[in-house]
Amino acid sequence: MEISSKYSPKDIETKWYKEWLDNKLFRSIPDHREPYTIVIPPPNVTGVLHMGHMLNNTIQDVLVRRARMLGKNACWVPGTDHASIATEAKVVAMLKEKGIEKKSISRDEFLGYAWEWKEKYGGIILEQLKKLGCSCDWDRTRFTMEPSLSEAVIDVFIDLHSKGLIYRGSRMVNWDPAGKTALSDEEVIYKEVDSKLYYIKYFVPDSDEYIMVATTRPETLLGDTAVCANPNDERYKKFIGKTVIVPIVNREVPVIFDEYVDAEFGTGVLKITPAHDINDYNLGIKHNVPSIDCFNDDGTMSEAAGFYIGMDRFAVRKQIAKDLAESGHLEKEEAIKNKVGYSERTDAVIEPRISKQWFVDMKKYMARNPEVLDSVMNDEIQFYPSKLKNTYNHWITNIKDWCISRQLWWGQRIPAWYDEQGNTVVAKTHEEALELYQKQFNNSAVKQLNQDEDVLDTWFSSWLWPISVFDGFKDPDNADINYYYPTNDLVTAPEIMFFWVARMIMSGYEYKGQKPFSNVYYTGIVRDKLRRKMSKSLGNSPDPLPMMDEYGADAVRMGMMLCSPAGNDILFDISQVEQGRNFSNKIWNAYRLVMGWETTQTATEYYSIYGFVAQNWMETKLNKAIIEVNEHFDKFRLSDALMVIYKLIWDDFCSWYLEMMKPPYGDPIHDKALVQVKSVFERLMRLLHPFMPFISEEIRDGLLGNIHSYINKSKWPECIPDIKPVFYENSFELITLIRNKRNENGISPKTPAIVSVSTDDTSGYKSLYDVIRKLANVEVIDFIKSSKGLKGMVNKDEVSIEYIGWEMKQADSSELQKEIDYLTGFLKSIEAKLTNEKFMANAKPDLIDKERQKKADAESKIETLRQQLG
RNA sequence: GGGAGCUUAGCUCAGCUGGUUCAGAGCACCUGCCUUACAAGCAGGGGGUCACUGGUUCGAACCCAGUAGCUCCCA
Repeated sequence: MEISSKYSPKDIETKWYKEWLDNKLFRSIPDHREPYTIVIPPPNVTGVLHMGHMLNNTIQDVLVRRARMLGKNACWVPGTDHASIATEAKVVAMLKEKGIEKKSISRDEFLGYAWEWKEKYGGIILEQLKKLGCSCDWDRTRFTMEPSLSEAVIDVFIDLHSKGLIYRGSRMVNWDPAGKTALSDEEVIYKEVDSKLYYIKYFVPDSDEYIMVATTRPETLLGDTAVCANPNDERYKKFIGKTVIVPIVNREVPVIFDEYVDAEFGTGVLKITPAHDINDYNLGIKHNVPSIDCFNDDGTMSEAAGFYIGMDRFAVRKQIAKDLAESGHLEKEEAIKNKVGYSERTDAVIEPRISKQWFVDMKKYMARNPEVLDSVMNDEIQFYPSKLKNTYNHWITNIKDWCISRQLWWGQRIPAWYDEQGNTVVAKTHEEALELYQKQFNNSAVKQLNQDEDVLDTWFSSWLWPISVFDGFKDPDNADINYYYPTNDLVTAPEIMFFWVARMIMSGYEYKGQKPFSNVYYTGIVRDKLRRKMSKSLGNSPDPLPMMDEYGADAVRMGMMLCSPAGNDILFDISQVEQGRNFSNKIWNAYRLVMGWETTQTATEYYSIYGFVAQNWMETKLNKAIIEVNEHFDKFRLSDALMVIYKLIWDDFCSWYLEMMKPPYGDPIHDKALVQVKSVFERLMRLLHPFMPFISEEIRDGLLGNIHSYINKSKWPECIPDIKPVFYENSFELITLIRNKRNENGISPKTPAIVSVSTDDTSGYKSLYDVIRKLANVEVIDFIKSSKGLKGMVNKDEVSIEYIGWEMKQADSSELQKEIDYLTGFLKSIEAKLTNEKFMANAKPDLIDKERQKKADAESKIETLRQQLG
C-alpha cells in the first residue's frame, strides 16, 4: 500500500468524527465510575466560531478526553445561551429587511420570528465545534430559553424575591439607546475619547453677572435644574441664595452648594442634570431639586426637553454649541480627553438614565452566602492562574446590586404583576398573581393585573447553568444532578469572571449549598501578533473554519495549545498552526516508515542488541515523560504537557529511537522488534490524543490493524515499573560529538570516522557499539588512547576522531583550551565556597558534599584535558 | 483617583522551599546537507548585566525597599 508523504487531515477528521458520533463515544450516563464534568460556557446563540472559542473549547476537550482515558465517566455538556440583546438585534434587523417594524407587531409575533431565527441559525456554532473535534455529549445539548431552563429562571426569581433578595427600584441605569435597554455595569465598556469642554454662561436674572459652567455634554442643559459650587469656593460665595437662567430654555434654577464639587476642575461649578448623571442625581436628591428627563429612549430629545425635540443627542450637541455661541452664552471650547461608556453589545454611547428596574440585593445575598468569597480565597475552588483571586476578592467585597431587568422581548419575562396603581405582586402565572394580590391587598374587585413588560438579563439564566443543565431545579434530586454536580472544571476567559464565574458560585451555594465546580481555568485573550485583541471590526481574526480545512483541526488545536499557559494572552499567528501541521506530518511519516517495514522471524544480532538497548532507552524516556505530563496536567499546565509530548515524539521517538530500530537498508525488521516499535508508537498516540484527537486515532487504528477499538476508549498510558534505566548518555554524547566535529570542520556526513575512546568503563559504549557506528557513520571504534585526530571529551572520557581521507590541518586545541578555562573558573568558584567559613557553617551537609564532588570532578577533567593538549 | 499584576534570548514563555543538573524551552535566525519515513525534513550553531538602583545573605533571576515602563480591574 502506498501512503502519501504528506498528511492530509481533512477526510480523516471527517471520517473519525462521524464514527465517534455514530458510536456514541461521548455519551455519558451516570454509573459506578467517578464522574468528570464540564459544562460549556454557553456560546452566544447568534455567534459564529471565533478564535476565542477555538482556544476555550480546545482546552475543555483536552481535559475531557484525558479524563475519559483515565477511566472517569466524562461528561461535557454543550449548549448555547439566548443572548437577549444580541439576538433581539439580529431579529429586528432581519424583520427590517422584510419591511417589518418591531413596533408594528405584537410581542407574541415577534417571539415567533425570534424562535424561527433561533431554529435556523442558533445551532451553527455547535456544528462548528464538531469540526474542532469537541467531544461533547450532544444528546445533552441545552439552551437557556428552552422550557425547563426558563422555568428554573422564573422560579429562582420568585424564590429570591420571597427571600427579600430581589427588589424593584428607581435607579440611574446604563441606558443603551440603540438596544433600548438598561445594561449592567459589567456590560459597559469605558473608552478614552477626544471630547470638548464647553464653557457656558448662566446669567443671573436681570443682570450682567453670570456663572460659568464647564461641561462635556451641553445638550443635557435642557434638563438642568440647578448649578452647584463648592461652599468653600470664595469665587462663588456671592451667589448664595441667588438663581441663574439656564440658556436656551430660559429656566430659572437655584445656585446650590456642596462639598462634592471639585473647585479645581473646570470653572469649579457643576450644572446639575439629575436625570442624566449619577452624581447629579445624588446631589439632586440631597438638595431637593427636580429632575427633567430630556431624552427619549432612543437618545433623541424628548418633549420634556422643550427644544430640539426628536433630534439625536449628538446632533443636538453640535447645534446647541452653535446656538449658545450665537446668543453669547458660549465662552469657549476646550479639547480634553475623557472616558465615555459604550454598550458592549451595540457599541452605542451609554446614556445614564433613571428608570425602574429589578435588582438583586448583593449585600444581602453575600451575607447569606459567605462561601461565595471564602471558597475561592481558601482554594476550595481553585483559580488557574491563582493571581486572579485578587481580582475576585476585590469585586466581591465591593459588589454592587445586580440590575437584572432588560427592556426587551427575547428572554424570560419578569413574573411581576401590577395593578393600575402600581401595586406589585410576584408570581408565576396571572392566576397565582391574582390570588396573591387579592390576599395581599385585600382587594377582590381587581380581576386583571398587568405583567411587567421586561425580560430578565441573560446572565440571570446562565448563572444557573451548572445546575439547570441537569434539571436540578425542576427535579432537585434526580440522578444526573446528584451524580454530575458539583462539576469539576470550568474553562472561561478572565473578563467573564464577574458576569458568570462569580454568579455561578453564588447560585451554587444558594441553591445547592455547594460549589458549582472545583477548578476554574482562565484562558487568555486571543490577540494578533501586534497584541491587538482579535475582533470583527479590526478584521484581524482569521476564520477558523477554512483554517481547519487547510491545516487540519489537530494542527490548529496544537498551534493554539503550544503557547497558551493559563491566564496568558495568546498571540496567535498562522506560523503556530504550521508548526502543528508540521508535527502532524512528522508523525505521519514515522507511521509510513513503521508500516513499510518487511518483517522476518530470524533473530539477527542486530535485533538482539538494538531490540534491547533501544527499547530500554525508549521505555525509560516514555516513563519519565508520562510522569512529567501528569504533573503538568495536575497543575493545569497544558502547554507544558503538550511540549513534553512534542519533544518525546519528535526528538526521542523519531530522531533517536526509530533511527536505532531502523534495520539496515533493505533488511527486514524482526517481527518482535516491530511489535515493540508499534507498542511504543501506540502509547505515544494515546498520550497525544487529548491534544490531537484525529491523527492519534487514525494512526493508532492503523497500528492495531484497523480494528476500530477507538483511542477515546483506551486507557491513559501508565509507567512501566520494571524498566531499569541503563547508562547510555555517554554513547549519545559521543554520537553528537562525532557529528559536531564533522560539522565544525566542514566534513561531509558521508565521510566515515575512526574513533578512539579512552575510558575506565567501556560497557556503556560497547552496548551501543552498532548504534554509534550507524548514527554517527563510524567505521570502527577502539578503546585505546590515541594521539591522532580531533580531540574531544565525553564527560571524563577522552575521545580522538579521525575522518577517513580528511587531513587535519593543525592541532585542534582552541576548544580544549576553552573548556579548560571554563572549568578553571568553575573550580575557583567552588573553592571559594569551600574555603568560606560561613558557607561551611550555614550550608546543609549534603550541599557541601555535592560541592566537594563537583570540585573533584572538575579537577580530574582539567587534568585529562591538559594531557590531551600535550 | 483606588486596587492588582507583569518586566528573563529577536518573539512567546518556563524557572518550585534562595545553592553550576540554574540561566532554560519552543519558534525565529545562522551554517552544512535533496543521507532510500519526512525539505512541512536532517545534522549542527550563535543569541540574555534575568527592567534599573540599593539592601538582606556566605550565596539572589528568586527575599525586601525604591525607581522606571507595561497590562488589567474598579471608579
